[in-house]
Parts: sequence; structure tokens; C-alpha cells
Amino acid sequence: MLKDLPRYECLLEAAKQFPDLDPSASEAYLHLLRTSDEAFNVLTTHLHQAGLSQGRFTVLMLLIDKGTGTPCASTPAELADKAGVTRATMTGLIDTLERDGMVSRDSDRDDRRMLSVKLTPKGEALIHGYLPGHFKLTASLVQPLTENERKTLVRLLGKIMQQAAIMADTNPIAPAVLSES
Amino acid sequence: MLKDLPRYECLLEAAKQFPDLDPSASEAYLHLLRTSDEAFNVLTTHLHQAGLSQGRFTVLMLLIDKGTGTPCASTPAELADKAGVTRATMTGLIDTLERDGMVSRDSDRDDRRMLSVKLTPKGEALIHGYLPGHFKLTASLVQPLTENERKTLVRLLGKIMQQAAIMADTNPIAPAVLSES
DNA sequence: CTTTTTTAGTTAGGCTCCTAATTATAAGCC
DNA sequence: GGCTTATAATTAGGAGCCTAACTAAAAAAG
Repeated sequence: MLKDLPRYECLLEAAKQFPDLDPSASEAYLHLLRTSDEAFNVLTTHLHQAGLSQGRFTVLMLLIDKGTGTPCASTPAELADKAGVTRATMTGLIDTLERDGMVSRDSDRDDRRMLSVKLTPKGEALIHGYLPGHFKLTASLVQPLTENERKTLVRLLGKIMQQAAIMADTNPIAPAVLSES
Repeated sequence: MLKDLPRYECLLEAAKQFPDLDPSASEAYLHLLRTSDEAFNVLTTHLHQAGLSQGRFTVLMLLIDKGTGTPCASTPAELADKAGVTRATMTGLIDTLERDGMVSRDSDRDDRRMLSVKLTPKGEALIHGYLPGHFKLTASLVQPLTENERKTLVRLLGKIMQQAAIMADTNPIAPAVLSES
């Protein structure tokens, strides 16, 4: 999800040379990316300590049976869709998870093209041992904010997310840029 | 910076099974990551259209001479530090940028271990042609927020960033988690 | 039925990033 | 001077992501 972490000081400086630039927008944007990056890195470090990556973690989460009798996803295609990666990528993730004994592939009796991916006891133990710490970390990150501030944050981020979704649809630059006119 | 994009619906559902979980914190955290991811993807798409990646873009930004006579960085080591990547990674980035004619490597007379990396005219043209659209995109993303909302957002994100920095320092989980007690 | 189309999953090859080991040079110490 | 340590950059090998091409099986069309 978050990677790279360019150092944006230089970018901000360069930005000042652009007359048509909206300074508060740039500042908000850079803060958003920097903050997510920091937060993400905290969690990623925790993941790495458990031998996980974002992709591996997502797969395990999707495979957990949350008491309903069925996990969120079980075939590679479902997993890829819900994880937001391609099927090819999911094949690779399942490959390494299977190699490490965290999941198993079982072929479907009715449709021989399909597979069913399941958590092994080892995988189940790993993810259940990992999650409490994960949730504690996320809680710690947001802990400086009051309940009201959290609501405000979610609301403001929601506006940006909505705008990003609009811009992602109208893919060329021009229409998105002109959306405020 | 942002990649992967796990679909957190399942995660949120799973989270409900954890009694010690702080729901508003999880929600805020997930919103933060999802929003940055969406915003990041919009910009990354724009970068790709220009034949750039986050890493390549950062290098070019660092190499721009912003009228001061000297760019932010010029040796691979400086570039790596300011870009937040390893020197090995920077070597690879410079390799492909040099291959594409965007930058040049010149050896230092005094210290033969050192190199000086410079933008070629082609690289300079590319980044200068790219930036206006980049800034317009970031402005569009934040456009739904009023000036006051932008200030609030920056303030709230700042609190989280500060907390993340604290947690990144106290690296093991336990101390960070207990920081509120 | 046979042929075409669709679907599930994988393979192949590329990119960006990483860590760890390596090469070459410079600097400090005896 | 000669040895050790530190520094600049690179190389080697791996992980996770991508797109595009491929294989196998099921479904649809004739």
C-alpha cells in the first residue's frame, strides 16, 4: 500500500516556483502521503517481524473463517479481486504461502479448473497470534486524537477519497483538473 | 510510497472479534490508508503516463536546480538519503534514468570514488513538462476541502505523524502500545 | 456432437525495491 | 611506508508487483 517515501521537502520548494499552484492543497496532499507512509511503515515493520508482507497478510485475513463458517474468499480469483491484485500476483503470493506451510491448495471436484485455498493450522496460528498486536498498534497510532477529531478526520478523508475516485474514473488529466470549474 | 491496496472490509469485520479493539481508531486508520492509496494511485497513473515511477520522479525532483545554482542532491549517496531509499536502489534508478538519457554520471576529480549525477536537457524537459500537471492533480484532489478543513486535516494528520515517529523509535511493540498508560 | 468462447489458474519476463557481499578509494594509525 | 578502518558505488540474488501469453476445463453456439 505505502512504499517509497520520497522526501518531499525538495518538492515543496520546487512547488513554490509554480504560480498556478495552490499552496494549501499541496501542503494537505503532502501531509496526507507522509502521514500514511509513517503509519504504514510502523505496521509494515510489525508485519516483517512476523514474517509477513502486506500481500501475505491480506491473503491470510481473507482466509480467516470469522465464525460464519465461510471465509471472505477461497479461490485464487476471489482472493485476487478482494486483495486488489492481479490473479498472477495472487498465484505468486499463494506459492510462497504454500511453500511456508501457511495455506494449502485443494482442487475442486465439480470444476477441475478451480482451486480452494485454505489456511493450514500453522497459518491460522500465525495470523491469530499476529492480529492482537496489529490492532494495538493501529489503536496507538490514532490514540492522540479525541473521538470527535477521529470523526472529523474520517469525514475529511472521505471527501478526498471520493474526489480521487472521480478522478480515477475520468482518467485523462484535463477533465479531472477542470472539475472545479 | 503507497502500494498494494488491501481491501480492508474483511479486516474490519475480523476486527470486531477482538474485544480489546478500539473501533474508531481502526476506522480512522483504515480511512487514512485507503485515502492515501487512492490519492497515490491517481498520481502514480499520471507518473506512468510520463514514463516515470515514484523513484524516478523523486530523483529528477532532487536533481532540479531551483534557481539557487545547486540542486538538492547530486551524488548517489545524497540522492539515496534524500529519497529515502538504499544506495543500491539509487544505483538501479540512476542506471535506468541514464539508460533513458534523463541523467548523466560524471566522475569527481578530487575523490575518484564519487560521482556527480546531473539532469540532461532531456531529463530537465521531461520533469518541467510533467510538474504543472502534477500540481494540478494534487490541487484537484484536495479541492473539495475548504481552507479551514485543510488546516484541520493537516493538524490532525500531524498528530498521527508525530505518534508514528514516536512508535517507530521505540521499535518493539510492547513499549509503544503502552505509551498511553 | 463439434467448434468457439469464456473462465481459472499459471508461466514468462520486466520493474522497483530490498539486504548482503564486493570493489575501489580515501583516511587514520603505528 | 604499510595496515586497518571507513566510505562510495556497485553487483548478486530475492520478494512482490505488473502485463501478456499460455494451458486446461467448462459453457455456449452451431
